[in-house]
Amino acid sequence: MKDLAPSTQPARRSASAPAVGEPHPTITLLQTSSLTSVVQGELERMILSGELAPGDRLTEVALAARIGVSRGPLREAFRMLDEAGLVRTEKNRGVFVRDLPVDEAVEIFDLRAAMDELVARKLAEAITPAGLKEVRGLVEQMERAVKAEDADAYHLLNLQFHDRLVELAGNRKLSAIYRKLVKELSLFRRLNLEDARLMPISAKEHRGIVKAIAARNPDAAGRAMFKHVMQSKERTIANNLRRHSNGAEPAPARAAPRRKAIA
Amino acid sequence: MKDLAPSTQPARRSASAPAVGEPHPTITLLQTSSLTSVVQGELERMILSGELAPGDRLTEVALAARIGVSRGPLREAFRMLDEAGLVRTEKNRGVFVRDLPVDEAVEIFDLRAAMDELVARKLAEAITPAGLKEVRGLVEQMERAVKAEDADAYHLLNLQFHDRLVELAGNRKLSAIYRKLVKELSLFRRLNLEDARLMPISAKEHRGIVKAIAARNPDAAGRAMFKHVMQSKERTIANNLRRHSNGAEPAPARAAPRRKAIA
DNA sequence: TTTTTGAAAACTGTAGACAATCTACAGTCC
DNA sequence: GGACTGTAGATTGTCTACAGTTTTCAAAAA
Repeated sequence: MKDLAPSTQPARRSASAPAVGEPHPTITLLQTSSLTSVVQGELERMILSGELAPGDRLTEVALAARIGVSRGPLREAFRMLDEAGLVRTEKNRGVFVRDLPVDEAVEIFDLRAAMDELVARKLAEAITPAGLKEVRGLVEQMERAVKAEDADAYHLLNLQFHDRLVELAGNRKLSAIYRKLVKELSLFRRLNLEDARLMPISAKEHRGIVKAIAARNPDAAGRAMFKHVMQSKERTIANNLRRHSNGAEPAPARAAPRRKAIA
Repeated sequence: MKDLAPSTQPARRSASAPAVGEPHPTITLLQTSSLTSVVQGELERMILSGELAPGDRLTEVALAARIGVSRGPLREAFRMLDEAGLVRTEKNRGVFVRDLPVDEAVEIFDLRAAMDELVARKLAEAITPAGLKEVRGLVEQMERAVKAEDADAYHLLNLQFHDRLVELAGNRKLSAIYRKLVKELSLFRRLNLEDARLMPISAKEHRGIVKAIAARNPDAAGRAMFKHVMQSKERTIANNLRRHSNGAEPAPARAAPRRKAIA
């Protein structure tokens, strides 16, 4: 039990004096990361990978043992994830992986649309040739994924494409919030598998966005981006409704009514 | 020491059976709020009120004693505030009230502008007569504050005005993030006192925004709002630079350079 | 059979203790 | 005098223990 040490590289180095200004990697690791932060990252990974599914209850002792820490750091990590919206805490009952309701997913898409519009506008005004080249590369990769009908690869590239665009816009606060929103969106259960038939449409929209950015046309780029995200929303929700009406899931077993009827 | 019990009402009630469906207020309080959440709120209040100033170090034992809890809940509250961006944690050194640098304040203003534009657009499409009336009331109050040259009242009303607009837009996620951003912005030291001479300009912009919303013109409302926030940004930054160049503050005593030069 | 009740088990909330690390300051060597 | 080293105090990081609450489950009653 307790298979700790998440593959911390042995960090072999030349035996001579450690290069000045470049401290030993293990040192910096110990200086920066506390158990809490590691646990926080690990839990986030587990949740985003689906290892911990929405609705799952996270019992402290069990999880603590599984990760190899005591309850203290785990609880601190819980508070961070709660603030980030990835888990939900019920007093005296425990912590649960959050299950994003449809209406909230819609709200996040709307928000993303506004942010992405801002991003596209900014990029149309200020993207560098290097950035443009990089983004075009991603678009081409996505088009190859479409041809290969590789939905998984497309999904990842899609995330990377949008993330990179946001980052290139150069507003760190925006990037941070955007990433949080994307993480939260991944809690939307039915999101994961997109319909492969819709991939070419999405890919075409991406090309249009990049084209408008390259043309240095902020209005067109903003509009294209906004429309793209909104249509992406429609596609996702439609997907959701279709699956849901298929009755694949009996009922997500929503938390029991908290308070008993008194009389 | 340890003057605990933050005035929890003795909660006298009719000795007869507690009214059904209306549980005892103290009961629900105990059921929902843990020490951690209370501490989190209290710290937030202290920070936003300036009782704890940017750069201040938050020592665990001292603060814990001051609030009347042990270190555990306090540390958990720290993690939440850290995730929310109100404090900054340095491993093995402690927790500090965050000092928002100018560039980040600018980034937040830019973000707010985009969000507020979305808000204005939505409201122009969907605001209710009641909502419109309420907002107009706030504008009028602000105009009275301008006439009275009451900068404090204006500041509060301004916050309330924007907060209410965002809320009326009906996107809870947007509201939540918006509030977080506003809180974070209040860490920008020089923000607090606005120049009274600029108040009438700001007030006039508010009226223009509401007018465009009332006219059901999303484009105009969005543009007016975006412009307003951006000009508010300019005013704030200019204010900052002026004060700063006046040398009112010798130097914010930014945290010491963490790592010593090795050679 | 269904409902109720009561006690035990499991779990969370909080506090306190110990270990690791950092900071400050005095003493020593050049 | 200046730089370095070593020790003491303070503070954070982590763990363990205990108290309070919720949940479970079986036995008794309707």
